[in-house]
Amino acid sequence: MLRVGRPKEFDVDEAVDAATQAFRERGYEATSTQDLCDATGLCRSSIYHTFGSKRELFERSLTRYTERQTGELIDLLHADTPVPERLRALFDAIITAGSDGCFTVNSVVELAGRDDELTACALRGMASLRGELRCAIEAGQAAGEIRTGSSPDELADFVQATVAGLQVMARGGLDGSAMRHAANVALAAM
Amino acid sequence: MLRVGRPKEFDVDEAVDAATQAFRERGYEATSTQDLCDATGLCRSSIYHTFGSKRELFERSLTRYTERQTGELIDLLHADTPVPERLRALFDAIITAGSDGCFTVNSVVELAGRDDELTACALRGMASLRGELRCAIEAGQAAGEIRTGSSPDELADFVQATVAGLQVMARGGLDGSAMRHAANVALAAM
DNA sequence: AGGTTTCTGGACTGATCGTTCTAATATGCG
DNA sequence: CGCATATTAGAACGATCAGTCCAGAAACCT
Repeated sequence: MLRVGRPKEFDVDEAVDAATQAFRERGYEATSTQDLCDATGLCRSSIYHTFGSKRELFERSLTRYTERQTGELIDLLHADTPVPERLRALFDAIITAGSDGCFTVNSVVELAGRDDELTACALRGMASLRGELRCAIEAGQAAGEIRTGSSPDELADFVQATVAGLQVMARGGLDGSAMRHAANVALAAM
Repeated sequence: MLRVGRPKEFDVDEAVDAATQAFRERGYEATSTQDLCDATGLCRSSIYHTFGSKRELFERSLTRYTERQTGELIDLLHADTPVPERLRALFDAIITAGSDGCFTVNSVVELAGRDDELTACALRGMASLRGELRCAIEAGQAAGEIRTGSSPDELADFVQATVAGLQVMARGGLDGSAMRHAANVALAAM
């Protein structure tokens, strides 16, 4: 596509990332368009020209964050180590991630029941992680690294719940030891 | 205390409960004062005379809900049954509770980092449940009903994470079987 | 260079936000 | 009854909200 006219003075992805940070800290409703201007360094017109609306920018932020974040976690599940070690690495990544919590989980909690499309967007990310979990767990069972009697589906749902719980704890600012405890027990269970 | 003048035409606790329902569904920011008028059936002046501000009403709603909700869960932990059965009952209560999620958890996720006082209010409720969990788990270990090697503290943190995870899943509208799976595995782990 | 297109900054919009005010109403007490 | 006190309904408040508009600036294309 041929581009004509004045070029943008900013990088769109960088702007999305800056907006993501603001949305992740404050949530959708509490982040004003002015906050987004401050976070991105852009003026209102640039934001509206580029993204259309606050909601669309949020959707882009959520999609980009979710894809990147679940992608990183899924990469950990594809490591060439025993499956329990991969799960340990996944928990560690969440525990280490800091106190803003997970933008995806935060968005589900804030928007469920009020914006089905955005909620579905976040849930898709969680579902894809769950799919990879199931896959890894199944492989772990086949390799004898996971000896629990539960089915891969049950275990995947269990790990997903643990992950979500850890992310709530992170958001709540609970100290790392509580999260490490929870992860240790969850791993010992499998 | 002597009361003089025109009496209130409404029950304060009922109004708080109605407000709680609205806050629980939509969250703090997305619930307008008009929403609160609609939910409670009161006019703005009555709300402001009685509660002072939207934030104070939220605080009362959150406190009341959290005390009642954690109280109900704690009651389940005091039952006269084997400890694993009590934990099962606790998970069941959460799974059955419906799709608005837990107002306490929702509030932590929405307000963490933006309103320390309200966040602390919600976290206190979670901490008191955790204390009772620890207590019950310790008793269960003493009775030989819980044979896991992990300490009561570790197990309490683990159950707390599972509970939070289940509540996120409930809020996200995930089907009950996923939550039941997670609860089953968590129980089998202990 | 000149015309066209795009982007930017900031003023501006109507709507809605949380909150306050005013007046009228309803009660308890003397 | 009549004064003091509380509660009510709804209008009104300034602030802020998401979003628009316009005029100037900056680039590409011929």
